[in-house]
Amino acid sequence: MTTPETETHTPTSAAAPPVYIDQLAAHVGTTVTLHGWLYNLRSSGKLLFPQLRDGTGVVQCVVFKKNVSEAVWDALKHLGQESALIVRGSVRADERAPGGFEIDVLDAEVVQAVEGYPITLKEHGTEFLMDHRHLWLRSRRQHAILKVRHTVIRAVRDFLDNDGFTLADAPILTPAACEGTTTLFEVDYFEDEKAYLTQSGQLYNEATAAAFGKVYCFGPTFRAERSKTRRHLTEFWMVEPEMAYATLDDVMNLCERFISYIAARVLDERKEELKVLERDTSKLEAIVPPFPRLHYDDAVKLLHEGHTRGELENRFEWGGDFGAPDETYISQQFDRPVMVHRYPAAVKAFYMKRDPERDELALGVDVLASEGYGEVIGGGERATSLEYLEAQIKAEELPRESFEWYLDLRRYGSVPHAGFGMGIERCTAWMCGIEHVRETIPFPRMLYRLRP
RNA sequence: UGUGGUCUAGCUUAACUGGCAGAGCAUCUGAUUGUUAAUCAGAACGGUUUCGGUUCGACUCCGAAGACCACAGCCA
Repeated sequence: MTTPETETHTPTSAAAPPVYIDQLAAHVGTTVTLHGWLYNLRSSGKLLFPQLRDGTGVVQCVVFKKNVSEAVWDALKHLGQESALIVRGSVRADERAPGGFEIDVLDAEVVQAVEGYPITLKEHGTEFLMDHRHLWLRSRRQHAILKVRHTVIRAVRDFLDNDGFTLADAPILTPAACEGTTTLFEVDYFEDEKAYLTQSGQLYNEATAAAFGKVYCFGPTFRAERSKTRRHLTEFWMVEPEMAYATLDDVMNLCERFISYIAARVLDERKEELKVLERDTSKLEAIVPPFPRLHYDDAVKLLHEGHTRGELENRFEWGGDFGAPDETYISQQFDRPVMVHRYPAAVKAFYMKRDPERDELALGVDVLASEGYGEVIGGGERATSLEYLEAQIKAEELPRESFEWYLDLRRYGSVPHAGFGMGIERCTAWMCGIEHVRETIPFPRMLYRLRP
């Protein structure tokens, strides 16, 4: 029943400030106006339970027939899912309501009545949902995932900004590859020259690091890999910090603090969302320094033991890069992320510095996320020698002209420097504990997905 | 690109060894003063992704194409 308090309000009362659903706790006992969309509607005779969604949350409203005009009652009675709706009512704490608060509706205005919204609260397949991605974003789970993404990105920026890094973004249109040439998107625009969408801001970071000391770039990255796995997107967002006068060890220390900070922020700011996602938060609480540091040789040993025990199908050969099952096996041996360092130079990018102790190794590090989420970070120390890089560019058959500016960095004040790149979507999927990276970006672009 | 799998109503799906395509949700109509992906009653909705074949008869078997999914390689 209505409380005496709410009955003192008349429908024409002016004191009904607009508020957002996540602010309702501060307005208990007062009359407010909510602007949103109908999430779901249940009825029980002279009683309606419209659930209203406004982008900040979902709240259950209660409409008693005797509390509203006949016109309002009739308008609400048959309202379809996702109808646009403005509701005025009093806020009441109620244990029976999901979320803890309820709105006793005094008045409502239907902005648009909707019929036949395609996404119901029941089960749907991924293909159908992806075809309706523009609407799917409204559902509770997607909302939670993208809120976590938002927090991951804020944490990334806050961490680096507070740690003395300067944002210096790299260009998206580039004249040449930084890594493999086979995975580049070509852009036909510049006269007499082909351009490509960036695969990494890495090389440009090395220039800005020499100007600012500690820098990062953060933007979209494009890889025309013909891969369609739960860990790959064609277009994804990557943050890449780079530090002058820094070594592989400095990078590993940074990775550790960086990822731990992100996990802590997500745990702190996204409790509700993690609950919606049914995330086992103990897995995130375990992400604290120090992370195990595993030499490539020792990682290979670990894989051999796994194979001997029959836990890995194929015996890993020293010299290769780890496959997905290998990464999963390695990360399963630890309760937190693992940093594997000093890979064979042959499988790493041309700009990696060689290990002075063992020339066949590169001073690179991959951070393998726990729970089989795979490589979230790849990085390392960069080569400083002009002669070495000239030889590498030749060996990789890269167009020398396009790299002259890069070689200048080795001619004028070349110092040890190091950095890494982290994929935002892989990190977000890991934080959320979800199967596939495609849900961690508003509009995923994949091998067979360009729309919507 | 390779290997394996799936495709039935708007959605999620059932249909035995080849024998009348069946349900739930959504939609529409009504009931219900505390519903929680509400419930109850009623109505309407498909000829099985496409093309070809075998058969008295094909959702079911065969061939091809398409779409999608998983895994692998590659990477963040």
